[in-house]
Amino acid sequence: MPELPEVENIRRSLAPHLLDEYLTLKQPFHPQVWINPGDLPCRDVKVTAINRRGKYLDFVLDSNLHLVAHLRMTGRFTYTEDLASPCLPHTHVIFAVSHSVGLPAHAELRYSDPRRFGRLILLNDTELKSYKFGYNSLGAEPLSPDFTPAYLLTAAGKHPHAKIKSFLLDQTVIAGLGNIYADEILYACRLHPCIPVGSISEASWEQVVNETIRLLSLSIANHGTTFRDYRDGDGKRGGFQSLLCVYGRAGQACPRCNGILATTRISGRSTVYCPQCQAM
DNA sequence: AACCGCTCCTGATCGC
DNA sequence: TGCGATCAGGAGCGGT
Repeated sequence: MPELPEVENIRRSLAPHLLDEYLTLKQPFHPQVWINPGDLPCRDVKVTAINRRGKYLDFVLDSNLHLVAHLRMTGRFTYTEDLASPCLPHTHVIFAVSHSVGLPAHAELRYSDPRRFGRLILLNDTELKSYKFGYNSLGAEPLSPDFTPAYLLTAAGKHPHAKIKSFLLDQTVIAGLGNIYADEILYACRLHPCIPVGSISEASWEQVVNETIRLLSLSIANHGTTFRDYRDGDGKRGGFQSLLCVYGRAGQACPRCNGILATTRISGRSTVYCPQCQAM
């Protein structure tokens, strides 16, 4: 399940292969996964940049186009120069990659997604700003200067009764956290996942900021977390899963106090925490 | 207005 | 061994 560190690693693995190369959308593609609101062409368009915002990837193309991708749970980009290699099961979109307009493809960029929760959307500059989807209501980027204790304190004031776990997962507050990192951040900060954010002090928010930056940076450096499906654009697994303290470890011993890690459900997500270290 | 919970979807895992 | 039930969850949306 790609969250910010995994999406960042996908971006970094694809960029050297795709920058200044040309993409052509090949049939077949899956209409549920591929959304093309403006009926725009996608043929021999040059990739000028690959950016990340939260969990979204933005392939910036010439002709004022953006291919915006969200991988949700099981979406995966695979870059391959072996055109004869078999596609992964559930491959829904394929792009031919060539060095120039009219040249034959030397590679393919493939999108596979067993659960089909992910979406690829092709938008022009104007549409990108007005299209109604999560990309346009994202909150602070956690590895940017906007992400400060004061920002979180102000945001918490707008939803004081929200549980901190739900708050961390709210993409309009912080862009890019998912279930794994939310649990790890709360554990690192010794905060119970059900604490209402209105009762959290600025000093605690400072700790949340510091631990979020520390954990995300560490995970990016370790090529992300491969819990089930995640791979980068070259098919490589992450290494951060061996550094997880609580996610996926319900019933096991707490690495800090040796108590038993508990599990609960908060806004539909399984949540693991240490009842001793993270008291209310 | 601020939440809650349902929906999408398949593969892995579990209990009988 | 086989088969049905359960669980995993990001974002969007309808309901309260």
